[in-house]
Amino acid sequence: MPAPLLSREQVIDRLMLVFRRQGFEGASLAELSKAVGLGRSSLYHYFPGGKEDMARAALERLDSWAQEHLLTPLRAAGTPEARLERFIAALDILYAHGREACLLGTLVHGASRLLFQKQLRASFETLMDALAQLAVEAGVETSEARRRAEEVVLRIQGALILSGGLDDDSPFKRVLASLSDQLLHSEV
Amino acid sequence: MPAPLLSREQVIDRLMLVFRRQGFEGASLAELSKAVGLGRSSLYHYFPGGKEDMARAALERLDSWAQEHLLTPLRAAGTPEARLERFIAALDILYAHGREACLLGTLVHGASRLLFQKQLRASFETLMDALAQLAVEAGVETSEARRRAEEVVLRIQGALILSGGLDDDSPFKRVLASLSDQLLHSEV
DNA sequence: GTCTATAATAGGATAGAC
DNA sequence: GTCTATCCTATTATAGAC
Repeated sequence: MPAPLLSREQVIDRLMLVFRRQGFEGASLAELSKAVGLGRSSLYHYFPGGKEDMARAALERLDSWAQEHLLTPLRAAGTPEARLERFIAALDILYAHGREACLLGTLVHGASRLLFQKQLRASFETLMDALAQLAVEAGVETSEARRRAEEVVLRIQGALILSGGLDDDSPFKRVLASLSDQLLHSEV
Repeated sequence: MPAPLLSREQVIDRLMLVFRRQGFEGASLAELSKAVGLGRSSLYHYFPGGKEDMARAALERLDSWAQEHLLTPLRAAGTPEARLERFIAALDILYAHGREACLLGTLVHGASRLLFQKQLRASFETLMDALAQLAVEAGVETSEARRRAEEVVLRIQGALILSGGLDDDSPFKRVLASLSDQLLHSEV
């Protein structure tokens, strides 16, 4: 990482944004390099494995971001409703109110899917587990909680696609607004 | 089109499958050419505008497939439940039981999004309109019908992403199984 | 740790023979 | 209508100077 300029995390954040917008195949080293503000060769210094290394780092970074801003709030103290609200607020920031794609959602296509299948599955599973656990704590029966957690994750992913396709944030907004009832009180 | 070998529609079907799997940027002319069984130059004979032309043709082909297998059944005679069942059965085929991506969902990423924004929006809107209309006929109030139609479309897209990420068809299967109640009777 | 230079390859697209 | 040959650019990746 450029000693004073950007931390490694900041570098990866910028790489991640390019991958989210362009996908794995669509993200060229030229773009990645430009986004970071470093020459191509410098990027290879930090990511000897090239693009695949960079995308892998982005996935790990997303996991750690999710750990801090999504999973920890979900498991913190407070009512299930309050904890879920913090989770939803973090989602709204992560996805820029529905205007930025999900890294998982873009890497699931093309060659990157096989390349990162394990990580993709793990990230989705971890998220669903935490959501299901919250629902259980709110009094929802275990298998029903799991079903609802799956629905939450899938509706978020679908909302991002639809909002992107329509060029309209409102589906994403509506999904976020209904998540709490859906997971905890079940009315969609 | 190769006079005896493949019809233009068959050619476009094969191109579409490559775009669905690889995305716009990920689909190389070499792959597209191989999938069709024609040389690169022959492809340019049918699609002078190159890859963009091919993807545009795929989008049009999807629209016409949807018109025949999704929208027509939705508007046909019969109970709303029966019409929706035919729609769902067609979805299951289109997406190969959750194993193949949606062309709209893959073109929504990267440079292709701007390229095809108008078509993407139109395809999503047409589909939602038809679903909402069906719900209205089943006695659902207009604005509620629209809301449910949006949910149906977004849950399908999300299910494809999640099933892809988990490498597990069951989320897609569960979403299809719940569509009818969700749109017509509202219990998700 | 960053850069310039460069290699080697793949990608998109075209010309022209058959 | 299909093919071979070709062009040009972009792309990934590396070598080596500073």
